[in-house]
Amino acid sequence: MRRDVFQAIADPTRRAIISLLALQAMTPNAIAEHFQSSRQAVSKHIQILSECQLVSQKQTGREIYYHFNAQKMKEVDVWMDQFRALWETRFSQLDNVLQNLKNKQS
Amino acid sequence: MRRDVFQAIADPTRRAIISLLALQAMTPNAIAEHFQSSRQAVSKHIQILSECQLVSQKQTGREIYYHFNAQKMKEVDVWMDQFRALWETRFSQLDNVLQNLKNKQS
DNA sequence: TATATTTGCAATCAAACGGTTGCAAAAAGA
DNA sequence: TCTTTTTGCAACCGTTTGATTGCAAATATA
Repeated sequence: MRRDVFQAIADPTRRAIISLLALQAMTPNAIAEHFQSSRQAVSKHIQILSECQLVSQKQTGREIYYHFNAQKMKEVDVWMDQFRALWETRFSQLDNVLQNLKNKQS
Repeated sequence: MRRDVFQAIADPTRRAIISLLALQAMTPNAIAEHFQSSRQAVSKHIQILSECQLVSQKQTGREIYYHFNAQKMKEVDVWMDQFRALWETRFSQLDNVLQNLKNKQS
């Protein structure tokens, strides 16, 4: 059972849950109201998000508020650092120049 | 069959393939040499990367060179924009201040 | 032309995924 | 106390995933 951030954000429902929790901490029931699938299905998604520490829980009475952990999401950003230079405008333009030179050669 | 960038980068082997191709375009055989699994398994990963346009192919004779498409990866970066403010130092410090105030109250 | 190399496609299989229903535990309210 | 609400856990089920093996097509080489 793989449980990393990349696998967690692969599912569109989980991405939607994350976007919700980034705005405001919420209970499972409140989250589930935003989706068509059952509360248990949503709860399973929350569990997966918990296991990879994208969300943390804070219990108050019988309600559990789930909080988004932005620091964990940063891991994705760090991985993408290796590509960031490739899509920046300056480098893309250089790439075009090189491509044009290559085309003229052949 | 979902075929989006998020699902594509969920698999660690595919992430490794992407990192390889970001440095240099390569043939399936050359890519497969970097992994323990079979050439066909790697080829299937390449196919998935192709379907979501993270890589493009350029055939020369019987060899096919696969190129990384950084623009497509940018889609992940765009999605992460909504969280970026949350992990920036200035906001984290503000968060700490608020947390301290809250702790003093209770 | 005959052989070797490179690649994609099809069939198969165990494991994981995403969903459902049912149920039990704990807290809140009548 | 009895009932309702909120939640997690377990069992189950069809589909998808990631891997394997075998084979055919196309190109390069002897």
